[in-house]
Amino acid sequence: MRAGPALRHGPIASATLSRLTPRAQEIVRVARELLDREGPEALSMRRIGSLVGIRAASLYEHLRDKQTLEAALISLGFEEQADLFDNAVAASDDPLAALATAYRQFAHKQPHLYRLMTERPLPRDRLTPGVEAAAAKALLDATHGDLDQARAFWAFAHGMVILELNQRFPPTANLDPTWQKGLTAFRDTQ
Amino acid sequence: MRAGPALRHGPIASATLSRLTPRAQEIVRVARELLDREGPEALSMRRIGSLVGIRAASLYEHLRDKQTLEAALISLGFEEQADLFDNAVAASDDPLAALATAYRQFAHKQPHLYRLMTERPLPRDRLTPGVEAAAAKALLDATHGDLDQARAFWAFAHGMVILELNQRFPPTANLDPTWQKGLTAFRDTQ
DNA sequence: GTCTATACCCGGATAGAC
DNA sequence: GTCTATCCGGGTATAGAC
Repeated sequence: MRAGPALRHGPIASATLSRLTPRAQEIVRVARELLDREGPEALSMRRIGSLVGIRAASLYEHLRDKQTLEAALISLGFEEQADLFDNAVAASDDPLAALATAYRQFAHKQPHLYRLMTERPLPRDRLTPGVEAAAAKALLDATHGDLDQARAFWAFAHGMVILELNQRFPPTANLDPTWQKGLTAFRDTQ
Repeated sequence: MRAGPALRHGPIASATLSRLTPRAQEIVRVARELLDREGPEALSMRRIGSLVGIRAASLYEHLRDKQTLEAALISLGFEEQADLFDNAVAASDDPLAALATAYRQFAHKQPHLYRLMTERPLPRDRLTPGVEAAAAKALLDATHGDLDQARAFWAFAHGMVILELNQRFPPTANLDPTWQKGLTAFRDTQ
């Protein structure tokens, strides 16, 4: 049972944000908006600075470097996933199906953040401790601790999401039955 | 039954290469070596030019632009996949397992090319006609024409490969049983 | 804490001489 | 077919003044 964020109103308490100074929090917030709107390629220190209202050079007073900023965005993503996935499972009696839906939703609502989180090796050293594991917990529970089952299902879900984001399926393809196929496959061999 | 390339010795006849002038073929060959060695980020016209022995500006005499060059590399990748997958299926009585192994091998042997082929939307307009479909044929046959089954299995395979390339599994993880899980899951619901 | 100035990289692509 | 020269753009990050 998770306490806190999901039950509160207003801004979500974030372990990641709470480790930053107010000014750094603002910068991360602005960077997140830019990321969501224009994608990872647009995330430059100059662009962020201009949106915050200061020069790029001044950003370094608040954040060590760009990697630190990206790590914060990724950590926030994991925190959001953890909440989303935990809540999805809690509200369903078919955990794997609920997770598939929640995973898909996260990626579709924030495709650029999803890319940032998955396209490159994770900067694990700079993440907020524990966020990666927290996001993975619901799936691990759903497979009753079967690591191979969890990884295989994750691979399927990530493959579906990223191939769709990369427009590798025909634009007209209805992917609902494809998700069903995968879901059935993995549920039956559980 | 495929004729030609798989049965011949020496250089493989390539529809993609045969559409280029000899000089352009050489440039593409050099670009491919650079890609394999250093990855897509290293693929700049200046680097390619210096390896060919001419200035970057002179490359434009032989290839319209960089996109054209990348499309050629991607087309070559599809051609290689088609041969690899067709041969794998032909030599096995478990087509899905054979395809999984071949897919994994392709990605591991040429990770940078694999990334180039999957990380962005395909420049379908500029590909050699038919190569994408040719690479997909073996899988479609293996699922007896079931599109959803083929797509779901592809998503699983791509997810496994790309999550591994992106170091998203623990470095110590043995992924063989994970592939087995997925394989079993999809074979049983065939 | 913010600025200007700057150092250092990198990229794709074109014009026009030879 | 290749060259030089150049145009345009981009980027991260630091030094030192205010």
